[in-house]
Amino acid sequence: MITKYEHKAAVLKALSHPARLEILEILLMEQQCNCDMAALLNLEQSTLSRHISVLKQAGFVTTSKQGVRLIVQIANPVVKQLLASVDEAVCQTMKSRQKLLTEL
Amino acid sequence: MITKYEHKAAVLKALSHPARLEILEILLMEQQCNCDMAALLNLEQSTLSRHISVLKQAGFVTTSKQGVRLIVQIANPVVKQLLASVDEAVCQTMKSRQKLLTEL
DNA sequence: TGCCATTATGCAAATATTTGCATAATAACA
DNA sequence: TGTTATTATGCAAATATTTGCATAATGGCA
Repeated sequence: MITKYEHKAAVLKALSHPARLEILEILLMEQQCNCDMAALLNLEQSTLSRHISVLKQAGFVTTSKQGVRLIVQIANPVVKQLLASVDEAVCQTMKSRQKLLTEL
Repeated sequence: MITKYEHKAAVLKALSHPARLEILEILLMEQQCNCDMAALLNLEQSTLSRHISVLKQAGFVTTSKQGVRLIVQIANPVVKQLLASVDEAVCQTMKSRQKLLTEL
């Protein structure tokens, strides 16, 4: 039996990789073909393929085929919200730290 | 030079562990002493100590000493918001998937 | 059919994470 | 001082993640 914590942790783990965060940011601008992203991101083809697979598994993106090409897009508007919350949290957290440091 | 993606990924990685998510959820209710949480979570003392260290490093919690005891608390209100966004995203993502499945 | 472009995957190496045990460090207190 | 409670950390084993290479699989097109 998988707990809710394990489930959430798995979703977050899918998000916790620089390349996958960059992929999502690109996708927030427009849907992309896998092969275009490989050039944008300067990633090995197989590496990109696996990252997209992880994002798909976690429910962040959906894919469809146009011929031989794989079209990838953000699965859900809440993904954008989540990423915005992450930005906000990271930003605030850094500010708090800065404050602590200057208070020493 | 660390990129913004690496930085965000590191923060998210700190969040992507079931025990650490559970620790944060407990802390959202009230600040806790390390030793009380060990009992609550049924974790080895050293394991809990390291999880708290990871959360602290990432900026999610702050700690203070009361005598020999370590008091741990949520560092910042945005942590709560972030966790709420995660819940929301996980929930919506599951709904979307369910919808896709029933549409088959 | 044969060829090319694109994507997926088996495999192995490198790296990172998680854990528990043992033990050190610290502070309270008799 | 000696004892106890609490927390931190060195270490090693187990496990998981990431990556690139090679190759398979797929679909378009001459």
